[in-house]
Amino acid sequence: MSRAATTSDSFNAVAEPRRRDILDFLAPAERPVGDIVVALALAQPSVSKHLRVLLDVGLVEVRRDGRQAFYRTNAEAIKPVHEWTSRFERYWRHQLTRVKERAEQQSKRSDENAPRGDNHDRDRPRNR
Amino acid sequence: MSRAATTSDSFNAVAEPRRRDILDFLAPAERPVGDIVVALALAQPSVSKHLRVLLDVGLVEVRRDGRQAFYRTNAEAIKPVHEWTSRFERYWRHQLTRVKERAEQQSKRSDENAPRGDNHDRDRPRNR
DNA sequence: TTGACATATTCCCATATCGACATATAATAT
DNA sequence: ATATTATATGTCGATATGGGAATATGTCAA
Repeated sequence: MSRAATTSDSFNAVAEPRRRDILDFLAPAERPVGDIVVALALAQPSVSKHLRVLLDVGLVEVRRDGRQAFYRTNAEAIKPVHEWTSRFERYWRHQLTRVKERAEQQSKRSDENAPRGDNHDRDRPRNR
Repeated sequence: MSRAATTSDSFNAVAEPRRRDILDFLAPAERPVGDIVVALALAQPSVSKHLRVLLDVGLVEVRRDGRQAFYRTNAEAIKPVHEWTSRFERYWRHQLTRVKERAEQQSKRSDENAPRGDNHDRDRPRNR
């Protein structure tokens, strides 16, 4: 074993930009594959493969009619992702107010050397 | 070229379960790497690498103090994901009510074929 | 049947990615 | 200086992935 799970969950399926595009496109109403190909300017096999992944994870559903396959987004399957991100809502609110406070303080004092608590240095010791 | 972008955006970074665990763990307060290793029972190099990815995408921030590196979640960077999923909120609400309606109708009628998942009515006749 | 059309699958290739292990770097203690 | 601690980076092996091209499957029409 060398690699973890994979495209077998919504998080991974949604990590692919084209797949998000497809989900966006299919959200308002079901569409045949050909429409996706045209609308997103993708190769047909590519679309079929993405749809396959989305279908396996339950992010889309199909209805077959003759030679056409109508796909549509199953929004329910996006909920887990939404819910996970929601846990952080309170934090980005806190962070916003903190940033605001700092900005205000900075406009009064023209000082630096932040003593503690908020000291981000995005460093990266590049090679040797 | 064979593969698309990659771990260069929040969506991909967050697709990895361990990285979500790390973000959960670091959300309430900053922590040194060692704490993550212990708390999540992961190999230290593994944690460092995940943190590297998260740092590159801006999902975490570091504060260095002596030989320790204190990481914390930057919730702001999760917002894009949250916002993307939010677009579907209205749809899963609709779907819920629709599912409800169908359930009610089913108790009266007796439905028929459903190829893979479910049946949909919400479309308009496609060209033919 | 043959043929056109719509979609799905297979194969190949180049690259990404994760885990494990080893090793490097940096800071501090002795 | 040497050892120890805390983190970071590099390498390797196994596998996953997406795109392109070719081909397969399925459906309808003449």
